Amino acid sequence: MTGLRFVAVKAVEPAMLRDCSEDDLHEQLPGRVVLEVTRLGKFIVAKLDGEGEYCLTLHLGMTGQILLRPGGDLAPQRHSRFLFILEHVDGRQDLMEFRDIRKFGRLHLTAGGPAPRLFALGPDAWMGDWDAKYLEERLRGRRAPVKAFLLDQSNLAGIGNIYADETLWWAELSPLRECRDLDRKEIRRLATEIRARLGEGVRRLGCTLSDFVDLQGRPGTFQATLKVYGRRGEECMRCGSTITRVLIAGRGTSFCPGCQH
DNA sequence: CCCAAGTCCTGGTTGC
DNA sequence: TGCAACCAGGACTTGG
Repeated sequence: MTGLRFVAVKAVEPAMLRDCSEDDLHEQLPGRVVLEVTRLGKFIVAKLDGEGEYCLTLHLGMTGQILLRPGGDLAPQRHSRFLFILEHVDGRQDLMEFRDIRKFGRLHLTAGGPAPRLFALGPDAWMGDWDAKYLEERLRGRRAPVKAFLLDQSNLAGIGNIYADETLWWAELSPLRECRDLDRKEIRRLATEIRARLGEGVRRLGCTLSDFVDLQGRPGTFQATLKVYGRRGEECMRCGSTITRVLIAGRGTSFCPGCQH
């Protein structure tokens, strides 16, 4: 998106807007050029040129997708939530579509910097500046299960349900363990595996269980590496025990009771 | 009927 | 006892 100019925008599902009105979006976005695109956790932030330090912030929720195709118009398709026409320096135009089956995605337009939500996030789980010491401080005293800790974006930003379960399998930790009971060695394993699993996910261009695709519509391949997620009732690849499933923090949680302690 | 890639809000609990 | 901080669970939404 960097260097492209917003020409037009259509809010098919304005209820997914945050921090601005539909009118703000139509009045402020067209004409602005994307200066740079950054990311913190699951939020994508496009910094815009012109007056007011405007930022367009995206969150894909569970089933959101950003798709890019040449040309096109603002005619919505099934599950189109926002449509944008973007212009290259040479005048060529692309259509950027924010699709989302379940409408859990969000689009923020803010003046004076990124959406306020971003300031409540912890450091980026994959690329951020944090270490085992940081985890140790954040885990201290908490009674919540470590799985809930991983999903809480104010600790580390970017870990979702699949990566949380996979991380815990690799770290040989039960998702039910209380945060305050983890020792130094276990916290070190956790820190290592968080970065390793997310790194593998990025290298494999994401996890496609049913919907996820990249900008050009291609699926990822992280799903081929899954050790516990979605494998309830199957054999653990490390110890042969049966993968079980519990509910933690309202989320389905798969783990191996044989080798995750 | 069950389950699902996420986050926000509410109300109850814990512990300093 | 007071009061944050903490934590679990429901709501939201569409589809397989």
